[in-house]
Amino acid sequence: MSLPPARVAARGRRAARPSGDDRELAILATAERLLAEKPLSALSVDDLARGAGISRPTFYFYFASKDAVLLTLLDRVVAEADAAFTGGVFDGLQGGTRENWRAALTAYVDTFRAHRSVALAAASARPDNREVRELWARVCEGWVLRATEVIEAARAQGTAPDGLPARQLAIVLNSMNERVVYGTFSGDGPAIPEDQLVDVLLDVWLTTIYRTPHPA
Amino acid sequence: MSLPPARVAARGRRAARPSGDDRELAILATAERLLAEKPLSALSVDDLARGAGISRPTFYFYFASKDAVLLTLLDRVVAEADAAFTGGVFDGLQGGTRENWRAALTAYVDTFRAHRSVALAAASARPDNREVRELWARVCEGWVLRATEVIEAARAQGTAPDGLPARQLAIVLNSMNERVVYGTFSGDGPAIPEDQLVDVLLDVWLTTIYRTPHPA
DNA sequence: CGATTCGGTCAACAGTGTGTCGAGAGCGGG
DNA sequence: CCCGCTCTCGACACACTGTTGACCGAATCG
Repeated sequence: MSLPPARVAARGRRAARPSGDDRELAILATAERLLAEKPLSALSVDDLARGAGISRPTFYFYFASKDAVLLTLLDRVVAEADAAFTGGVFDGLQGGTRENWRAALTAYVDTFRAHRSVALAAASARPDNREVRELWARVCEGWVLRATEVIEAARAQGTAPDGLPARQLAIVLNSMNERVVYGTFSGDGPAIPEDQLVDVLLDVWLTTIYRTPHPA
Repeated sequence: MSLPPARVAARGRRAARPSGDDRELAILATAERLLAEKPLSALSVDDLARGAGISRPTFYFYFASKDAVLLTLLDRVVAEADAAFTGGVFDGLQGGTRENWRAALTAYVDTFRAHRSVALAAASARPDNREVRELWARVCEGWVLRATEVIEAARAQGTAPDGLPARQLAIVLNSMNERVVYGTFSGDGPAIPEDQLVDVLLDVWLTTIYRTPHPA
């Protein structure tokens, strides 16, 4: 799943000239850097512009708003996460062993870890930003679809017992991942220690799908 | 658990005079009403003030900011949720039957349903608002503690098998609840139909705790 | 019963941020 | 050489926030 329709639409009025491409990259880099220090809401367009060595109006030549920058950043991260997933581990009906699930969860957690500032910012922005919400929803839908397939395949084979409709189980497990990982990396509320994250999640996935933490 | 320390501190400089109490209530009511239409970020202090029939500066006599209003609203909802929980169902080591768990989950979902606008607004505000974050973290910690106790009791009795540390299991299940319920009520992304919410969550709780969806 | 105090109210101000407009600078190509 | 293009920014209009200071009316007290 490569998510071609996700390509950011509100990027800017740029056409094809080379020189100013650097500026665009500079803005993105500045945003990712500053996001590691403060939340997006505490960043002004001016901070982003100055950080990239341009004036505020020039910023608007490249991006329609702060949020558009975040969307572009998120788009990259999502593409990377998707590649990590698709790149081997977990395609189609292949998969379903403990190690397949572990690899998928590890890919998820690692991508989050590698880009926590972007991921955390995206999570904060999502409620107020339709585009971020839709992009994320699309990504989740992809993951849910894939998990649903594997669960159904395991049931057809008799490896997993019947239970909740596969899609519903996939949805709750995915939601759990999202919230638990967010909680661990944002550090508020009761959280799972970062180094045990994958194991804990894996245990719950396996138990609910196969009714035992150590499936065939 | 009654959370006495949660009492909102940033409420206003009011002392004890009667007449102006109505204004405070009017602001809160206006906020809850408007929140059903737009997110908090789209509401100005002026909207709140006009809605309550006062001027903007007067608003500041009662609340330090928009966010303080939300915090007060959330504080009420949380107190209610806590009462629903504590009010019978699920005290101390009592509990652990299917119906106990179901009642607890129903209380959770129903409180959310009854105040969705406040709950959704609080969820959006949490990343940027320390006080909301802390209040919510405190509440979650309470739920996690209680669930942990019940799980440990069941294990001690031999009703539930060993597995993940009880606290970690309680954390992930709680996180799952939060995210799934939020997803269902906010309507973005893949979601569980509202009328099946409790059943689906219950199934996962029981399966992970007792390793079967139909415990003793 | 005038003076004082205090809860409550708001017009006006200062500050910070956003997004836009219009006037250009620099450069390639006809 | 000038046209048109990308790219740049000073200056503006606007929205919203939070504060100040003057003011009103009603209790309270000497």
